[in-house]
Amino acid sequence: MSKKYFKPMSFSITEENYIKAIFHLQQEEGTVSTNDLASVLSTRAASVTDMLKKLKTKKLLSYEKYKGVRLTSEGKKLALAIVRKHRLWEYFLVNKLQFGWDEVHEVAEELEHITSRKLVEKLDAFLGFPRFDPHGDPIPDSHGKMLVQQQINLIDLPVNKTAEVCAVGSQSTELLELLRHKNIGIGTKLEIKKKFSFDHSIEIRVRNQPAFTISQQLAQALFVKTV
Amino acid sequence: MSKKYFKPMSFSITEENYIKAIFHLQQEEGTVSTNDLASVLSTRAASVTDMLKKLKTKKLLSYEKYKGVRLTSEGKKLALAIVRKHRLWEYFLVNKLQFGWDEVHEVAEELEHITSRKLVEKLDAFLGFPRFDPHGDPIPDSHGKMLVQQQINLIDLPVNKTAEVCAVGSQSTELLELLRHKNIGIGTKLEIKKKFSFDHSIEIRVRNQPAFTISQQLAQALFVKTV
DNA sequence: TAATAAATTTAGATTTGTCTAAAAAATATT
DNA sequence: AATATTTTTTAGACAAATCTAAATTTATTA
Ligand SMILES: [Mn+2]
Ligand SMILES: [Mn+2]
Ligand SMILES: [Mn+2]
Ligand SMILES: [Mn+2]
Repeated sequence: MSKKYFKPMSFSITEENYIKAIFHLQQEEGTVSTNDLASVLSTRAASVTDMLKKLKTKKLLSYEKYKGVRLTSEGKKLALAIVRKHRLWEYFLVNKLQFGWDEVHEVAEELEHITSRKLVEKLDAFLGFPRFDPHGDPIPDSHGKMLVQQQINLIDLPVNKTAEVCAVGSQSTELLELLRHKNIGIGTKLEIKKKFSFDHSIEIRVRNQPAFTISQQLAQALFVKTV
Repeated sequence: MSKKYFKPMSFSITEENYIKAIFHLQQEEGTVSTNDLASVLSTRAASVTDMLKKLKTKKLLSYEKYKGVRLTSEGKKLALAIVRKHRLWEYFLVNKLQFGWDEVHEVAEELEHITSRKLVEKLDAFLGFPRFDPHGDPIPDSHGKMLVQQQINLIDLPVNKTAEVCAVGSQSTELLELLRHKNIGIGTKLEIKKKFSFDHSIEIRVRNQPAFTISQQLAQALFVKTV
């Protein structure tokens, strides 16, 4: 009886970047548009159309002209494998190599395409099987499963309820620079002392330090879990 | 007064692989032939010619039709940076992730193309600034300098003189498999008990274990330094 | 519903890296 | 020196990924 051998299909870095981008976009809207993809990948709609046709023949996504695109389960599997690598490497860079959490994204963007399966598993073990990356995003395990943290937007946290920052809503240098300056990071415990309805700014207190005010925009970029 | 900004030219993975291959080949013969390059890069002579023309315009090498090729100092600098990354990653894989020394070459072949300067320097520090990779090859420092170990071929070691294995002459799986079976690695201390002129095999003794014989081919693939 | 605007796809080029087959140059052999 | 062999280069083509400009489809608005 002969076992069937699946040739472990491999994909170009470009193809992987498309798959990952579709994966992230379809978290929000179920189906992803050509223009949105072109925008996040910094390319042109025409190029996206070409690539979608190709990825369709590789059975990574379902696509009909003018109807947008969704990943197949094969495509999701690939996306999760890339996300897993991306976040494991970010964890490595911050926790082993002492990178700042705002410096790791670009590097991980390259490292996520290293193909060795064994490398990923050994790296995971070396890091102690972390479940969240330095930005608070969950790291898929080797089967593609990831924990969903029940997190709420800081703006929705009730006054005087202690909570812990567990994720950020963006990874822009600008946001991370601001957080560094205010000394807020993943794991920071805080509570809201007052909400101002005029500009929706909020006054928060971290540990036993004096309270200070943060803007609506900043509060919306922070996710917390109550503790 | 305006400082001159050098755009940090960047090169494709293919270009980097060419530069590294030329670097290694020109260690032996001063100038490198089109055919030799085609052979080590598993490509065709015609492709090599095309690439040499391109790399010449990028000033990484000097090349005249039919005359072979040499790296410029720019080219050497790039080659050393790639070799540095390759060997640092190999060290990481073996000493931090518990890879076998015969499993790391392929993975390092990919990792050596990750571009972040900061990553290399932080990795180097994390590893404790190692000077030799798991195969005994020297790791260039951040300025491209590397230690030259005064090493001799095992076949030339005098009888009864204790020496330490410090490098292997090839990284073929076959060789590394044999070494693993015989329990010989970088750092193994041994001495020659007898040389047989019939087939140039030699009898060696490792530590206090019983002596055993190794072939001429194996002896020639091992480099030692006397201790 | 008809006209207009926006999103998407096609057509046709371009760049990079590769290939085969044929021509040209350098070496080796008689 | 003439011939044969090997090495290297050129010529022409191809696949991947991209682009601009034009055509087409879908969505919006009057
Ligand atoms: Mn990427
Ligand atoms: Mn992250
Ligand atoms: Mn390589
Ligand atoms: Mn090595």
